[in-house]
Amino acid sequence: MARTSPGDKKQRILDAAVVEIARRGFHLTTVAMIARRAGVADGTIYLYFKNKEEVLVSLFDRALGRFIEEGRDRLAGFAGAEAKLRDIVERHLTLVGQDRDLAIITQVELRHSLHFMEELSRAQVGRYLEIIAEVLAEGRDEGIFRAGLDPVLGAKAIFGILDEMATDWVLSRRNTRLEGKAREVADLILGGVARCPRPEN
Amino acid sequence: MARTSPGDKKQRILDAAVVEIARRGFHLTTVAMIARRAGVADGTIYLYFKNKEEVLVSLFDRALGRFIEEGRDRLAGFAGAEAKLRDIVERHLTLVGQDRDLAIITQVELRHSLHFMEELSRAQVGRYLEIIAEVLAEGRDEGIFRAGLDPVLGAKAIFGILDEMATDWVLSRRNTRLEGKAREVADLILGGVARCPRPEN
Amino acid sequence: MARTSPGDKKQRILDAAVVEIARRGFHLTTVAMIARRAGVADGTIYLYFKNKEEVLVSLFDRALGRFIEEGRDRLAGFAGAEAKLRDIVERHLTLVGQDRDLAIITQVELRHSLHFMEELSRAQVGRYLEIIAEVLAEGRDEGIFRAGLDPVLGAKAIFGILDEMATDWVLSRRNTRLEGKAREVADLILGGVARCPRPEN
Amino acid sequence: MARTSPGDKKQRILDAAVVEIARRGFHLTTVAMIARRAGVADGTIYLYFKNKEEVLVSLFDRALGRFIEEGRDRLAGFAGAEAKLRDIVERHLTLVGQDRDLAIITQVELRHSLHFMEELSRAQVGRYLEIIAEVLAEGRDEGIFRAGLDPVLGAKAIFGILDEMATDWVLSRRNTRLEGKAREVADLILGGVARCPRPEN
DNA sequence: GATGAATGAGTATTCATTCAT
DNA sequence: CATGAATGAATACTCATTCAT
Repeated sequence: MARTSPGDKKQRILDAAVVEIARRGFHLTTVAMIARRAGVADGTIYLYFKNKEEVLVSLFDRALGRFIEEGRDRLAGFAGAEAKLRDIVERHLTLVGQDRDLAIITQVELRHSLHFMEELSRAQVGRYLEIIAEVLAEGRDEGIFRAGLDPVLGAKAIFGILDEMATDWVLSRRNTRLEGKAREVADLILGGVARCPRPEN
Repeated sequence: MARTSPGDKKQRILDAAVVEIARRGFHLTTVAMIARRAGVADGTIYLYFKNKEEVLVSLFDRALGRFIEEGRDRLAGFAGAEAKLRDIVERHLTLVGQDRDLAIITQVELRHSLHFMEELSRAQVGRYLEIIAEVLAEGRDEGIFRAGLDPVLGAKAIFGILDEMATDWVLSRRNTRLEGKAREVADLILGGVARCPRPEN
Repeated sequence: MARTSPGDKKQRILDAAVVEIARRGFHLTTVAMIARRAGVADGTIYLYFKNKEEVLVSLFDRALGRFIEEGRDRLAGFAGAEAKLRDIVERHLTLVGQDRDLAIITQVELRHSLHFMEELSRAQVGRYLEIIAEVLAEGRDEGIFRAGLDPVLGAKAIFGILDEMATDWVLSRRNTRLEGKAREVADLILGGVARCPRPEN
Repeated sequence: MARTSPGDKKQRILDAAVVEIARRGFHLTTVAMIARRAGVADGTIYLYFKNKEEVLVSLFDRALGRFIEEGRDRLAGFAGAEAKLRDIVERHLTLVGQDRDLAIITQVELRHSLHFMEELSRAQVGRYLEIIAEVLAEGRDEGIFRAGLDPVLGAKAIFGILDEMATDWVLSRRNTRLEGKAREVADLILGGVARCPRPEN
């Protein structure tokens, strides 16, 4: 009778890492703490991860990977760029808002160093930005988004807004539901702050 | 003629810290490295700062403090919320874009830990968000911004966009000028991504 | 055949500490010096001891612990309080006189600070004083010691004499054998300095 | 108008040192702490003392020096070795018992290292032991002390008893008066623990 | 695969002491 | 004499990582 399958053990380590790192931060969390919570020996962690930092990276990859794959499929089901964009906003905020421990890690702990951020940027976030940019381009071509819109710049702006909302929610310890802001945020992204049409001046 | 005044020494330490920390990151930069570049003894740093972390905090305070004070005065000279908002965008991107070393620190190194970010958030960033929110409220009351606009949410969104632009610029090692995007970014903030007026659908 | 058992390693660290600390004193002895002589890594010491100071305490505990346990059994074999007292004197001086390095530690290095001495005093020395006091009470009840003798005060006085003899021997670098004084010291403790019976005056 | 005479300043430093070192121990007391309490600059201490350790030595010298000089004169006034011995006991305990801060220093802080103790031993304590030994020799020659008494050994024993009483008093935080034990201690020194004459056995 | 004892590199910080004023 | 800003040597301790079992 196998008590633990290998995959099980790897998941347990990641699950333990989320809790411990969210609680104390990456630098104050020791490998031994993660190992203890996961119920494995310190050395066992090195059978599944190259080093401590890779545990952190894997945490992010697991979360964002799921999010992106799932998101791509879902988007195909929506007709029209606006609906797609609204879905992106809602899913982003919902996902982050579901797991505060994970949110602490993605919004704070993951942004340790230049080296680290560059790595993340190149990896997953880039794919996410591309998806958003595609939606923007699609909307522009459909004529529902501005003709002069730069999809790449727009994607970064949208990501910046969503990221800031998430960080703000993590830092404020309030119990508001992050996804409650989805509609208003989407409206802002779509319509900007200015009145439309602008008053002639 | 005194070779060094006390203020001089403190500034030299901060200047040295920017360079060293930007180059290697906070954790890989030793106090000895900062001291050597500043031309002081290791112990001297502790005459001016409580510990290594306080050097990092002071770096940020010096930079953002200047920015906010200066900004408030400047804004008073602009008539109309739109002009003010455009000035905020331009100055934010210009400031960040002027000193890549400092930008690395504000966009990356400063975001070390939950504790750290909370501290920053409570302190200076909160004041910055308030200024933006005031401009948004002013514009809404003037009738040039949307009637239903939430100034606080809007301020966070704008900050998120600017912050993401800054981070993106730091991570991309390209030699583009960050402030070159100011106009386009401001347009996006003002008008959103959607065409205006929206096509009836 | 295991090269090192865990107990072995702990003992080796203690043995190394005696030599190094006796040679240079506690403060001038670094953890690295002890580790090197013990043939272990610096960090290994912290697997067995909480900190450097605990190594010193353990040294004392090991030595005095043995002495007290062994002594209690031995005393049971002696008939009469005088014989027991003479045995205490002889064993105390013999033990100290056997290992000059250990003696340096117990007579000098261990007396670092008020905190330290209080701790020692509460711990082992108190038990030793009790044993002596019991012997004095027994002798008093047997009628061979003075009727008015306060066993607790007497025990302290005796300990003071033995401790001073030990310290004096450590400080004088002569090669005299400390236990050679046992008989004379015991006579002094038993009979005091005054002639007996005192000349009427 | 001289606010402070040089001697004044040196005394103030020593007075400050007694308090600070008694409170925290020698190693945890910084030169800056002593300077602050004395109301002088850190560097000023080095005008009067070679280094921090010399402050500690001077403390002891000042105290024991006074004691010995005063004692020698006083002893001349007593007729008979027993009276002299009783006076030594009483004065030793009285002096220690008068100033707990100073007592902490002489009984605990001064016993730092082999080097330190050897220095003290050679210096003042040796003179004190000689005085006691002289009294013992005098008593022996007068016929009131045992004929076989070794004055040097006896002096050490007596010093050991007095020293242990003093240390015990420092470590027990009780408010007993140390000099209250003088008579009983002197009786013990004179008569030992055994009944006199001993019962034939 | 799993363990966990052992390793040893790595560094912030203190504080006695100096010396220019 | 006095100051106190500046110095810089010196070290206990942690913890990621390894590897013999």
